[in-house]
Amino acid sequence: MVLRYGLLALLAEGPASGYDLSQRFREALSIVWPASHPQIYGELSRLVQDELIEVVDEGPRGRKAYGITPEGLGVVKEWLRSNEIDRTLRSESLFRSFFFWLMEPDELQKHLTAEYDFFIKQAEVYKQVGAAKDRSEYGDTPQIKSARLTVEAGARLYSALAEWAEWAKRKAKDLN
Amino acid sequence: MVLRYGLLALLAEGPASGYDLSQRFREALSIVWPASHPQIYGELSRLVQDELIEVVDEGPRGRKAYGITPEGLGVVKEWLRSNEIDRTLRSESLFRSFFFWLMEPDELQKHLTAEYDFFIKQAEVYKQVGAAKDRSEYGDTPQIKSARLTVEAGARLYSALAEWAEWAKRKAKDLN
DNA sequence: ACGGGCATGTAAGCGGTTACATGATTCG
DNA sequence: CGAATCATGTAACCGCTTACATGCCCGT
Repeated sequence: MVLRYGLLALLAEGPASGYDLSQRFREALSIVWPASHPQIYGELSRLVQDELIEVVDEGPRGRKAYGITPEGLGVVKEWLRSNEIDRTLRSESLFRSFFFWLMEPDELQKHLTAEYDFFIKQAEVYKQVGAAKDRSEYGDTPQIKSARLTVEAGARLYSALAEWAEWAKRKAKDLN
Repeated sequence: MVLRYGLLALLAEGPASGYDLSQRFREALSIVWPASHPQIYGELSRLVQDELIEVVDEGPRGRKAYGITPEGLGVVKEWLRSNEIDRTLRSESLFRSFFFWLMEPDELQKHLTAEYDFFIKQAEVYKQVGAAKDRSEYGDTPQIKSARLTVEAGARLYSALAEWAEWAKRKAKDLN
């Protein structure tokens, strides 16, 4: 369901093709919600059937641009207004941490170092994107400002995870 | 796949029934990886077929206790050693934040307040569980110490999200 | 006696991934 | 001309959720 509303919300910015939407997911939304292209194309077909979007243009290479309909805009705004939010987080990294006692101490140290490296790198990426947005490199539209908030969450989340990995590395020295 | 290894790892602590495992997921692992009981029962059947676990006891009310086999223990340790980790995080809360520009300013303020309340509450819960574990209320085994690390991650993650929600609330005042 | 929790499962359906498949266009 | 990228889709499969279904045991 989330993907459906995400596509509608992206189309609320203006017309785009399945390919465009796929790219936007990869570039901007993969932090918090990855989506593959077959899933996107499938959902777009369903949205057309339900008349929440429509084909507004056909370009070269069979490119089809979709636009949101007034009903579609209503539906996505309704979704944003509703407060039934599934707040579950899924993280394989943290799931594994529950079972660290099964690992050899040296393997665990290596593992946590790798985790730290990954997290700090991600945090760095989002901090830089955030800084670029603060310098208004992408413009100053409400959409950009919203994206700035999402990026900030990414930066803070991955910073917290990096600090945790460092802390856990110290703690893990006497697990047994 | 992750669930499969999680079940094996839990059974590495000692025999348990499907019901027990379901409870443990709900109590301790739902922070980072929720699992429903039909999924757990299904996976347990497959693990028996693959001879990674076996029924070691049958109690009242059709209760079946499973124990891990040596092969099973090997498989789960191998999983922990491998470093092909899917580090994607999925968060509907943050996904929504990308589309905040579509919301009415007052609705958005209300929404972010609710988000803050949820996150701070969660953070509080994990901080308290962490503190209890530090007072050794559950004992001092390697398993408890591992769980302590996971709980700490939960506390840090939700604290970061709460701080973000507060920050976003201020920022969101001039989105348009 | 009965209500609540223990305990296990099945079935349908959905959301999501991976692999397969095809062809057009642009650029060097 | 050929490689990379644009662009769209299908099919099989898996993981996971929701709803349904059943019955036993324990405490009050």
